[in-house]
Amino acid sequence: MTTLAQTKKTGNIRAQSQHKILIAASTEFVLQGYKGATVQSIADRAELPKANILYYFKNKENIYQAVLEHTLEMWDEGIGDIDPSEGPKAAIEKFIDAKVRMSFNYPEASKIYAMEIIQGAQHLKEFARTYQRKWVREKAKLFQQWIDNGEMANVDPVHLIFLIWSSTQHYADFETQILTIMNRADYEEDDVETVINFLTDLILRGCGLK
Amino acid sequence: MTTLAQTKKTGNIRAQSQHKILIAASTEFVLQGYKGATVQSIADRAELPKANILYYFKNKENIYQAVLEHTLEMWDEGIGDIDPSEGPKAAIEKFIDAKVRMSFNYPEASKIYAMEIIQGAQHLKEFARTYQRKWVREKAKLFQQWIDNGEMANVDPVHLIFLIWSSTQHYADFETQILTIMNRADYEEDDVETVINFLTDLILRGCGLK
DNA sequence: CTAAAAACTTACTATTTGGTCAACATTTAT
DNA sequence: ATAAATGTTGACCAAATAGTAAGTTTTTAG
Repeated sequence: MTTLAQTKKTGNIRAQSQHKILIAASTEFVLQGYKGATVQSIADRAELPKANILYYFKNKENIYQAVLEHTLEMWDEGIGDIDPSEGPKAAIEKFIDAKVRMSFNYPEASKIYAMEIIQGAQHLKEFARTYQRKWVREKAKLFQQWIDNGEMANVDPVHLIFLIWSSTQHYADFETQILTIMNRADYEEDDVETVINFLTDLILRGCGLK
Repeated sequence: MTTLAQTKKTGNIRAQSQHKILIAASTEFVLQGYKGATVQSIADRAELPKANILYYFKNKENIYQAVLEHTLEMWDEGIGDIDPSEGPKAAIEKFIDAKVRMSFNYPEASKIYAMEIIQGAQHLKEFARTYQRKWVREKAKLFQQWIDNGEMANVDPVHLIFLIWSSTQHYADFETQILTIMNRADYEEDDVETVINFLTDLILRGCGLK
């Protein structure tokens, strides 16, 4: 996360503090929810006085908005794009791979986003919503062409995207439950690969690509 | 929801009030989260004075516990059991069918549960967790036998359960996002069947059962 | 009909919390 | 070096909230 530029260079006290606050706030929002996360608890976690938090962010709502934006940016970068020329098999493989790695590497981002949606996307700005609609529509069209060309089985592309979305995200959002069921304390190195292999295998076969 | 018995028969003012409170509380907890849902907001939604709420439930934590219990009970009834004699195809079909219908008919239950898990299952009692572990282990064993008998493809049974779990639950939890993407205001009658057909088709094929 | 039990309600309190403010400290540019 | 800009902080406040106490009304059982 922390890249070279922001590590020490003078003049970016602001950037450093804001970053520290965002990280702490993310954790608090996941653990306690929007209302349950207090400015004080965020301050404690960031090891800064409360008034300092409110010097950098006008109010709690603004902190949350910043967290949401940060989350969506990361998400967007991480997912990458589907290259129409590569065909359905590679496209699905890459999509699953990227999403599973995101889930395991940034579970908090996934959780914050999930909670926001479950609660009705009350804080999510309109542009973020329409952006997603466009994204899904565009990718679905691509899959539909492959289907029409007989390159894969006739499965509804939109629901296929939902399936990949949900099954991958699940490992982040339901981490607690999954670990309980597996009787483990934490995920381990191999788990990422296991999940990628399992999902890729089953979904490709489900799409008639194996 | 409201069954015959509790509709009027005298002597169950308590049951009726508690039920009304539980329904209102469920909605509030989904919309505002645990901390964000206030006793007053629950009271308003239930159309009862706040003190009356606290007459029936000692405190907010107790209301939430009751909501969680109620949710898990419903869930448990709705899912039904897998009959070992029916084979993998029927088992998966029935499981998907039940879970999708639950998601569409009781999205709130699914949402409350999802939020609880995402936030680390802080309020969920130990017995509920171990119960789930047992459930999954038991079903997984069944699938494993079918695999060993060559009745279905060699897919990890535990991850298969996770996949069905997540992909079905998604239609409840991410309702808001799905509707936005589909550019719709509400789910419609046909949607349940469409989803069941899509998921059953893809997953069965993914398991080498088609 | 009556008395006990259950249900309901009003008024209040202690605590928590988001946010402000004014003073103080440090950093930056000239 | 110095002043302007930026950053830091403790003290404070008004509003919101969970929960209580103590009384009144309604329901139930004999």
